[in-house]
Amino acid sequence: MYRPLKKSFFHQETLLLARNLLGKYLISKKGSLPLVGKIVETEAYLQNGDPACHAYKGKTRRNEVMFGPPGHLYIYFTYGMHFCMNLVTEPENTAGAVLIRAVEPLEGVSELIHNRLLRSGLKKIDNFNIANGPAKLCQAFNLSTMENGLKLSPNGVYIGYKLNEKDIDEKEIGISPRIGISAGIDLPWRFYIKNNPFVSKTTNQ
DNA sequence: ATCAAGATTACCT
DNA sequence: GGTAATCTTGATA
Repeated sequence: MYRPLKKSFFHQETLLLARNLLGKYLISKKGSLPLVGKIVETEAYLQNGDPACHAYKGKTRRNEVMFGPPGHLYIYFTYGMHFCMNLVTEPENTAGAVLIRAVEPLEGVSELIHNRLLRSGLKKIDNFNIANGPAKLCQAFNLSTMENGLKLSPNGVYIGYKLNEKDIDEKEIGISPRIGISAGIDLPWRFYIKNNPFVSKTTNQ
């Protein structure tokens, strides 16, 4: 049903990949049943010329995965309590990543809700509050630094597409500055599906 | 050794 | 609209 995207898909230029990931599917087969969400919001981060990128000042223990080959997960811990998931881009020794900010829950929804309830302490989670933010997404899909550096795999976590499904039309894509950063706020490197109720913020739509 | 910042979220008025 | 929670990381001494 969801075919894994080939390795070459992740060799696209980072900004293009961030845009082309919209409408593709985040799939995790780590648990007993598959968890699937449609990617509706992404952000691009680049080593060169981007002060918001973790790799802007060079390689460190934390960001070294970004300097590795594309098609791996870069997951980091932040604010003392949250994780964010990226896909590594750019050839080896050059750092780049696409942050997955939001997905539309499609399969394994009750499990996704269960995971969110467990980790957020909330009493109730509606469908629009499952994965409409990078840290919420990691809670729902049970992703943490345990998976940092993990290679995408059809048996674990991967990005898929549906056969015969058309790419998102250019007109349906919104572009804006990235959210939650204090440097590089002028760069319009956030991409989202317009009018999709599962994006993290409803502004700029 | 110390310290400020952080690709966020939930809760408050 | 504002801010507490919570702790790893990277920078500076």
